[in-house]
Amino acid sequence: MQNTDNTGGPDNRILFLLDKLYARLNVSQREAVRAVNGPLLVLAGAGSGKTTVLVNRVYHIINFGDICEARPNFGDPLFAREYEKAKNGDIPQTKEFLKRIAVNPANPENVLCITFTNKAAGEFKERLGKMLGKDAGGIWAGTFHSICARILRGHIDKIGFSNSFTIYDADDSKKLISQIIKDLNIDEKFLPAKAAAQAISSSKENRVTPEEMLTSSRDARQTLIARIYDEYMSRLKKASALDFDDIILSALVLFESHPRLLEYYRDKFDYILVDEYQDTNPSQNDLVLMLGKGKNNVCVVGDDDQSIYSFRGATVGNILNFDKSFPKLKTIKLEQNYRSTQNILSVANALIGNNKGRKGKNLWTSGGEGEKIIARRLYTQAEEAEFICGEIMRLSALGTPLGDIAVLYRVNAISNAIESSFIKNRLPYKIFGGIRFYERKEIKDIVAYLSLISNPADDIRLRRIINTPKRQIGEATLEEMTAISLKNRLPLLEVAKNSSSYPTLARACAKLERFCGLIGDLSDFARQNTINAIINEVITRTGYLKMLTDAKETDREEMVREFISAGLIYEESSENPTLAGFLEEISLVSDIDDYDEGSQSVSLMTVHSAKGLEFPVVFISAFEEGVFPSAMSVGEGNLEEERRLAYVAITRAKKKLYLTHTDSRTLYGFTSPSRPSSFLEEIPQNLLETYEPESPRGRRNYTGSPRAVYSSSGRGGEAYGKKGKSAPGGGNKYSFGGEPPKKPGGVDFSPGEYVEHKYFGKGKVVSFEKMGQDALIEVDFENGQVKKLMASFAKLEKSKKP
DNA sequence: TATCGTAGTGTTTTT
DNA sequence: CACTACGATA
Repeated sequence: MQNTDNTGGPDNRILFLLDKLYARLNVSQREAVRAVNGPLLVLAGAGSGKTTVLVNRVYHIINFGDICEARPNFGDPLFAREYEKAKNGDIPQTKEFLKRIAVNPANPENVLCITFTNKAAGEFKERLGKMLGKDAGGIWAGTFHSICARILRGHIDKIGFSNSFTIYDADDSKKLISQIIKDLNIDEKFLPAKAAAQAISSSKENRVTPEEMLTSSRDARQTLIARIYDEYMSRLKKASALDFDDIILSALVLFESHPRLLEYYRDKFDYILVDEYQDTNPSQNDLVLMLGKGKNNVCVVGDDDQSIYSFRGATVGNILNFDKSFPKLKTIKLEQNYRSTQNILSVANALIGNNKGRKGKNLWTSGGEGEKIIARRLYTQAEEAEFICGEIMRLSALGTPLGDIAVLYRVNAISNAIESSFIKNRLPYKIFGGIRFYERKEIKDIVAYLSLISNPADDIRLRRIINTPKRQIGEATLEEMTAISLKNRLPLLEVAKNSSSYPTLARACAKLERFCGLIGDLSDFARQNTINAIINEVITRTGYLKMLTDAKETDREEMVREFISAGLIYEESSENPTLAGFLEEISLVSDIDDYDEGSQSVSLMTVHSAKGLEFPVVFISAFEEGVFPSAMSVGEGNLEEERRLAYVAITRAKKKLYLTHTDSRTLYGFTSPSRPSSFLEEIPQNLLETYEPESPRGRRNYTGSPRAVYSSSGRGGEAYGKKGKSAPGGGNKYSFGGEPPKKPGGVDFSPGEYVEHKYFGKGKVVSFEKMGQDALIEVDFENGQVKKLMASFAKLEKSKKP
């Protein structure tokens, strides 16, 4: 016998040391860390510590390589002695010993880690940094888009784009498509730009070319879309612009047309790791296969039960059929959960068990059962919101930090009702989602100037800002310029530059030349100044800041200042800051306002945005048929995805979970009766604590009109949440507190009076209109906002003239 | 050309 | 309800 068995499995002594090193991981996690050789699929349930696995795996790859294949000579007495020392020694000693017998440990720059979000990439890099020190810096870690962009920056000229290409976001590409529809004389009513954009994006996600789309087209509309798609691609190329889908597609095209380049990257990346694989679309899957097929050391991590982005082209098939691409695929399930109570997990397991297309997992925890899940029915959404706030105040009083609590909903529209209760109760909250920083008009405008400076062929950005601020360059002029640009195959900026030579532009000539002069000056300026200086120059020279100041757009001004500091941060954090680099970063980084764990406020967000997060206390609101599951998805036969979404929502909760639903729901201005989500019936009733409103429905007046909550203005917090108050006209239906009676007499104002509001400050009453028991009051606040408020809600205090 | 008023239209959205 | 996108006016 040799010193090891010859079955090809790892040596037991090495395993012993690895177990010691990874003592904090469970058996499956350890297996997933050390199985570095060959393709691996890790099915990681929610809260199963998959990031820990990924980080440790990279650590393992870089330090020990494929150490499980090591066959060191334990027969050598000297070596055996060292092994004994490591076996009985401390962790650093163990590590040193293992490093000595490592098998082909990888260089950091030969490891590729792909995530979906910048946030995940950032977290990943941070944890790698802690574990690996300086080695972490060399690793290629980033999102699909940033990795591809990095490759494309060096090589996209090989397929006819400039290496300093521009990235278009969804808004830009929709504008371009809209322009094409106009230019092709298509009626937007027949084919809205949005629909075309959607169809084109979906084709790109599935790697369908315009030609393929045209040949497979079955109706006039489809043919039209194919033509638009074709034209769209050629215009993007002319502008040297890529949309989000193109960033992936172009990498594929590049590799397919340049096999030696592909070979280079295949050779470079010894190990590939991909997180959240259930969210990949076919293009991204192809990219992983393309790069991974050389060495086959591909590890993909994901959870088929958490696939919730099919509407964006993601397909669970990529994870379910991964073994078709890699027949020797090894699969490891991580089912032990370190996040939630067993009750929460059982609810999640029961629900997701009703889905058919899945690999099948059963989450469990070694922690306790925990509390039951609270299912609460309420009559109206106002009461639902009050219930949620009441519970939050109760928990808060018992010591739960507000930052530990989240309210989740299926659609953003639900947040309104909940938000108003938070305001009313003066509970600090933060709404996530909605308009993101880089999608704000003013930010996009400044970015458009910067883009045009760095890429003069960017017609879409030129269109955006040529008349912002107003330069008397109107629709007619732009139309004429477009015609010339199409005829002579020139970018719009070139047309503007030569406007004197086109008779049709004679009238606008001076204005156009002035605009070109401005862009030219800014380009010159940009060549020899810092990002910060460039941004400042842009906002002053273009008159943009003045425009905001003159219009008293203080909010927007503030956003522009925020943008200036974003530029500064980029400059300070980047080793080689360039304008193009800054523009790329802001195209690929969607939000600067991320979820902050230390925040002392309740988080309100959609279930989609909550993915990857966890909270000790979670409320899932509007758990109603038609909302969750959404009526649209049910109609399209996507019930399984809705169920996965509910599964994601439930598994966010660590300790306490509430499911609330109402009898009536107002959405998009229409109020309709609602019934509990069918998902509620799929949950074992013994895990639920169900609360019904105590008083029968007819006894109360559910007009939905807001009721007074504070009888006196001023100090907050005392009026709601105290026990024992009866609701008007009925018994106390909450076990958590009722509504105090209102005093209509306390809210009486007349126009011209000065008032003070807790949040908005001082202001002057513009109008006052009685509405039943309440009144609608319009106030012009000193901060420039004019607000219409329900007098009883507003908690206004009379004030002296400022 | 700019602005104002109204008709239309609404999931989810890591990049 | 709330927001945008477009068409009629000044």
